[in-house]
Amino acid sequence: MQASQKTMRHQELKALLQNNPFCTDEQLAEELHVSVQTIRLDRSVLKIPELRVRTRNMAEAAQNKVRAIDSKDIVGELLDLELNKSGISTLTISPQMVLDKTGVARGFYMFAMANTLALAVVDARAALTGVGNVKYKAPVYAGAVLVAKAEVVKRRGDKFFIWVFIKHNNEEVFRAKFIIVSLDDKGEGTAMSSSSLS
Amino acid sequence: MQASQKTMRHQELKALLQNNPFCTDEQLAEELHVSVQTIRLDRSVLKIPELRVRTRNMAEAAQNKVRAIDSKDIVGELLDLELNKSGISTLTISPQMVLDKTGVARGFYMFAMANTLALAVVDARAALTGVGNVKYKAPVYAGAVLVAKAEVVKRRGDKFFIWVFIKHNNEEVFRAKFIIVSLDDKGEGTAMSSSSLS
DNA sequence: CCCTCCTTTAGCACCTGCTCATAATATCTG
DNA sequence: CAGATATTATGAGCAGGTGCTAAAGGAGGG
Repeated sequence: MQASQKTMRHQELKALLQNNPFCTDEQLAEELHVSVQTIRLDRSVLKIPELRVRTRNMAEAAQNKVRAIDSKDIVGELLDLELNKSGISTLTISPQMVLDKTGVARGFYMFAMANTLALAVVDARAALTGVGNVKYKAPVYAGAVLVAKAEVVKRRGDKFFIWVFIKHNNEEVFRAKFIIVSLDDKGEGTAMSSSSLS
Repeated sequence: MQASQKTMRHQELKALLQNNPFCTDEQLAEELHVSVQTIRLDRSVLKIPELRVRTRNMAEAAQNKVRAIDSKDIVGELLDLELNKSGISTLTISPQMVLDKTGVARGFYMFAMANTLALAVVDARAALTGVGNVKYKAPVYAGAVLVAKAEVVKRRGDKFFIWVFIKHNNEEVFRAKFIIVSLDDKGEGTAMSSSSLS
């Protein structure tokens, strides 16, 4: 019975740390009604590192994750850019970007990639997407390296009509048409015209 | 010149910590060719906390951020769902979701919110977005609590025609039309019909 | 009943990466 | 040169540990 008490405590210990990783041995000891030394012993057999190391691991892991998900990466890397004309970017589909069920990349990553590229192409201090029209042509799986090409097909005043094509292995997997509204040096008032914006 | 040397060191210090936050005072001192005490002094005037606190802050922030950015939350929280009929979800725009220049939420968050809701509405083990058509009607700023309503307006075989409206304070800020293709229990072969998918 | 094995505690020295306070130098500047 | 500013040194103390040794405390077997 002694052994099982120990194993139970081990389970509890792991559970406690799961939903509050920032727990000192002292707090854990109090929570589990044992001495600090016992906690240290338990941690060592369970190979649970000390608080500082745990914290640090989390912070490091997070740094990578945050970078990986940070909007700049959701969105791909700019390879080439001719302002007001065209642009090219790439994006590698990571395992986090796919749907569990199908293994297919979530559609909005392609949308985000295309949209961001379109916005980058517009030479303005600020620009907003008016309307968009997208078509998914083929599913994309983790590991795929996507290449997006954007082209300004028309321009009328502060409105840019931009087409974006995303290819994977030279196969078109996505296409989008955007109308981007440039806010360059216009009044910054909150008054938005009735035209569609954002 | 003394003062500017100090300010320069402060800039360097901040820069160093930016791309390697896990730096002890000792390492920093060596890097900047000053004593540890100077580093401590600099940190204190710059209000930079000590390594352990920095690490801990990162880990804590990360815990939240990872949840906030996790694909399930990019996308909002499901409030109501009638399979194959309609659904409602909310999403609060966080400061990370906005463009620095304008303070306006990046458009693809709304797209992602709408798209995910549309996919959730389809009662299928797996579904893919075929085509979409979106319109941004008003800019959205950080802190906004968005509410999305999705409705299936038509169904033809495995294709669902879904409209999604996103409102903020009862004002429509975004609308989208999707054609979602359900893959329910169909062959899982890689052969995709010529119709548009993803 | 004692002996033995396992578990739990305890105590002590040491470590890192600091804080806080105090004091001694450098260095420059008017 | 005096005075201010900037830098460095010194020492005490703290948190949250590691590592090691040692003492209790059962609980069961013989």
